[in-house]
Amino acid sequence: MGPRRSLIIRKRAPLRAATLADVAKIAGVSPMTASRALNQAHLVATDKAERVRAAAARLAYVPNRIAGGLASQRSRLVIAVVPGTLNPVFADLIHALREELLRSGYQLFLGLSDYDMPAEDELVETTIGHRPDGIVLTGVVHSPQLRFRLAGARIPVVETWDLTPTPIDMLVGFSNEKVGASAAEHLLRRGSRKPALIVADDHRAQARGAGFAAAAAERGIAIAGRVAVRAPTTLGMGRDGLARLLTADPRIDAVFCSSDQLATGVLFEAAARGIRVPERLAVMGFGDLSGSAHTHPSLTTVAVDGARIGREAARLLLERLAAPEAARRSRIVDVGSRVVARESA
Amino acid sequence: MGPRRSLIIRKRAPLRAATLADVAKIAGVSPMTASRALNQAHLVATDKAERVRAAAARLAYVPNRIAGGLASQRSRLVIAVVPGTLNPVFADLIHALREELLRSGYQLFLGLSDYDMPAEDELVETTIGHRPDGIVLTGVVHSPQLRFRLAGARIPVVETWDLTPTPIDMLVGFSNEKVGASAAEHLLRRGSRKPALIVADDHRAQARGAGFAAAAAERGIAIAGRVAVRAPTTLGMGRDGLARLLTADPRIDAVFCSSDQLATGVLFEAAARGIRVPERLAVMGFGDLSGSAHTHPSLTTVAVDGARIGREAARLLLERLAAPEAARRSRIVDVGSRVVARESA
DNA sequence: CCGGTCGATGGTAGCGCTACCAAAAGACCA
DNA sequence: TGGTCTTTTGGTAGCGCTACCATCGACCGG
Repeated sequence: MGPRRSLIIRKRAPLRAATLADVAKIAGVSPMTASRALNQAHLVATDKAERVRAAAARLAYVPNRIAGGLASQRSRLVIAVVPGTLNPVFADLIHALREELLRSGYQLFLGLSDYDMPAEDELVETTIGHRPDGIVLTGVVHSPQLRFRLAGARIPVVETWDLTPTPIDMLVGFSNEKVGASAAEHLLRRGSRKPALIVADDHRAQARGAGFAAAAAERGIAIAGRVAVRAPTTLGMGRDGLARLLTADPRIDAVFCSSDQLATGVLFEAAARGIRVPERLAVMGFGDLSGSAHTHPSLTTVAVDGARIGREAARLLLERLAAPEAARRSRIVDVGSRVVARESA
Repeated sequence: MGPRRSLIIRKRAPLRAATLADVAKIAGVSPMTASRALNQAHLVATDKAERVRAAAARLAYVPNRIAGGLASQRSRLVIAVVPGTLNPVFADLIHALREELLRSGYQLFLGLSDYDMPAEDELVETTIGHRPDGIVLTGVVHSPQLRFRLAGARIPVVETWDLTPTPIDMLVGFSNEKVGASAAEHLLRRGSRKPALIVADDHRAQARGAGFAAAAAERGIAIAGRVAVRAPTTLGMGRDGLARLLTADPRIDAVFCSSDQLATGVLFEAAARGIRVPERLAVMGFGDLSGSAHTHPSLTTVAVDGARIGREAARLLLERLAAPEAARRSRIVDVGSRVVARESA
């Protein structure tokens, strides 16, 4: 037994939060019964369960999930790792993921990674350290060291928002190359002969840019201008990007941006310069943000069903959690993407 | 001792993640020494520390922070609760908070709350359950039950993004009423006589709207139109909002929106209708989002230094963590807000 | 009226790690 | 060389909770 804190001091201001033992003592039952009353009430006589609940309420008792998780080896917690500055593109994914997990009694926490690798490594380490029942990653993991750690942790992992033939475990995503390719297709079919790119410097945006260039080249069209910007992207970068593209070559007739934020900026810059969109300049983005349908002109973009990714990720995770043994075959889901043709292209 | 798993099976595919005991055994030291080698390397002979590190790397060992936290009663973790759908207004706050905490060796996790109360209660319960070293709340807590729980948990709490005379513990925020009031002041000084409002239905947005109306009334000006929208706000709601305001009263001469997203939507709707901004219609928003300086016309808005809130919140938390005893006086920091006058008003 | 069964309850033994203390091994001095 | 001080190491005892098993009446049919 450790030292008992003086009852006099404890009276008004307990130094430590209440524990299950405190609750049990007040309710006049054993800790075991108190635990059951709170978690599996049907196994306990109703009057005792009631007394336990009352005692818990009186003490402002909140179960220590750290201890519970350690004892039961299940945390009922899923941690999602999302890049950087709360990028709204992921909003639907996270929202749907959270919804589905909640429905099955799992909580979701988010870890924010920077766009740079070392910090991401550290974050994933911490994430594993908390031994969640599942991990959802936004983006696939490239660092071999991290993949090793993640695989060694024996925690179900879902990578999202990208496709790769070799996921660590499970994968729900789409091809960023195809996003770029279908944008190129759309723009060229509408008659563009001098398309330009504004692309952020993260992996996935780069892949979209590469996909665009490849598809254009296949049709004998060269990229007429290219601006690289730093992730995360902003509207201002889009404005500035168009300005720079026009300085380099005023005859470009279309711009594909790696995000809708950039594209919206391009729209504003075009408006400020009196450049008619889409007649003189076609503009496309990626992400189909909540606002993109309501810009003026409304933005043509490549949409991904983020909510579906979230739902599928949750489904894979929950299935695995329900039947861990059935899980050796790795699962890959491609949700695809589609061009949403609106006014700007 | 529990049952030992067959060595034959363990060989290639360990069923459980490696533990500190595994590492210690391989390195040929006691678990205690292994623990020190990993956490306080200076207390251990260099050769042994090296052996431990090598063993850890070989086993893809990631320390179980759940167990460590339980044993040491410190998790080196802060959990921030943010409302709903990754609203970019909070991006700066979260980013700065994370940065500061990281600098001191604390990790940050995010819990997403819905805009509705019951779900928020549950989330805060879970959050407390994980016994973080600190909790940062975006918005003040109103539910008395939750306040009781939070106070009982003996975890340092920082409420943010709002002011109240009675915080649970610490508070860093600004007055949403004043935000509205200074917007009103700005608009009226510029000559508006028929200002209108587009305001979301969450607490804080409501407070901004109320502040606006009160300040206008004080100057003898009545609100000429008012549209309520559901949080979280989007550009589309802004467009739609202006349309509805104009239908009700075409002579309104200014619009104050409870967010920059809404205001940007208003800008687009005005552009689509050929309404000149700010000559015919002045537009103001709130939040000074990263894009707001680059709309066309650029958006006049009320800015809050989100990064400063994050930094102050981190500072308060870290001070408390460093000297828990010195903490009985509760601390309140008001970071204020300011009008950023650009082209739209 | 007794063995068998079942639901309710309690006791025990950890989960994986670290705080704390004791012991051992060097380092150093007279 | 013996003693003192300082490192370095290991053992023990939990952190707060739950899995698991033992126990104990109550209740059943025979």
